Amino acid sequence: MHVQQSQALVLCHKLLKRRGYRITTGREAVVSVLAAAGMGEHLSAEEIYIKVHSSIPAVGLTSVYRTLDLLTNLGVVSKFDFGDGRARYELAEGTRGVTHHHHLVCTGCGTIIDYDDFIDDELSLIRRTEKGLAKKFGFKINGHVIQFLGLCADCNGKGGEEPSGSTMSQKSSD
Amino acid sequence: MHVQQSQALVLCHKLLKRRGYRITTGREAVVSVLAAAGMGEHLSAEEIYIKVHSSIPAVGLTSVYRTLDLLTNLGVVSKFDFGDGRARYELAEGTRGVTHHHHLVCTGCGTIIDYDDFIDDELSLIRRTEKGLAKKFGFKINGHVIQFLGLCADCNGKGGEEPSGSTMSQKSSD
DNA sequence: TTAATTGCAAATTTTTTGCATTAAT
DNA sequence: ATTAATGCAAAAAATTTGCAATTAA
Repeated sequence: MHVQQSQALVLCHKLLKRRGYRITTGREAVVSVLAAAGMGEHLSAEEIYIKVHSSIPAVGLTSVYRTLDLLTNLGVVSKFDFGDGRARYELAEGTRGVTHHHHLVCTGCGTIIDYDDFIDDELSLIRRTEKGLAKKFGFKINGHVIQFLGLCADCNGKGGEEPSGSTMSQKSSD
Repeated sequence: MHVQQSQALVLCHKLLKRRGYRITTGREAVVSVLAAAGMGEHLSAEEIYIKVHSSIPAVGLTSVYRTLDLLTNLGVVSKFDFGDGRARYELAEGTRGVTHHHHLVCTGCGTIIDYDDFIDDELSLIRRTEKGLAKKFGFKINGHVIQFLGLCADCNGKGGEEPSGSTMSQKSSD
């Protein structure tokens, strides 16, 4: 339960050092929060800030942003964008255990489901595609984003694609 | 060269009417711009606004946002988020021809490449996965986002993962 | 006519930046 | 002792909202 967390902690620690970055309280706190987060939690910068700040009040939001940016650039953190205005962060796959999952996003209410039921098939395809893309476009590929977008069961009842009658119901833009 | 454009135009026109929305100059202009855009252009709201505004100065940025939002909700426009702060919009697949493609994003310089070389394999997998997800989670799936993230050939030269020597080079966070 | 749609300006929200101070090495 | 890293406040950037005026139906 704690093994992976400290694993990630140590990994980041080492990486920062090796790259000449300083190990600061704030950086360690951010990594800790990310490592402690459940593997389905996609924390926004502010959410991370609140957690970090609550245990170490001296750490400000700006630093959280800067740390997340740094860690993302170093490849140990993944940044996601689900279409609502804020970015989400997570320890990258590989930084902790075998946390491989993809996302199912409800465009109605914003719910995000992490699924890992179908990724076995996906993974082999992804590897093949990555290889092909790397070769064709000269990219060094570090990750991928796979999201399926749709309406969850709850949201689905409210606004269908075709009107049954001619209710002329105006659907608000959000 | 123009067939698909008017196709999309007519399609949107019909859809709006059917759903009880009014056909306005601004909405038509937005659709036109989207339809005229090359299938690899991922236009931001402001870029769309500039194009729309230049031909019809009476249309403002706010309306462009509102129209894009509406069209996205109606499913004829796809909204993408590549991780830089702004959203990108495109006519949805199916709204024009068979524009099926996925994205290869350089996290270094922001370059986005649309590839469609490997999607034949991807598509069958996607369909299978969609079906599985729909069943398991009760979602009505409307689309997907598939992005591979990495460094393009240009950006790759600058900051490797492992330092060869011990140059202690500080890599800026952007 | 009449209610949806719009534009403008102001407000929100998220993220970034400048700079003096602090703290890791 | 150096100088990277930080916090704070202000700036910037993207998107949203209130409201009176406009315009498609």
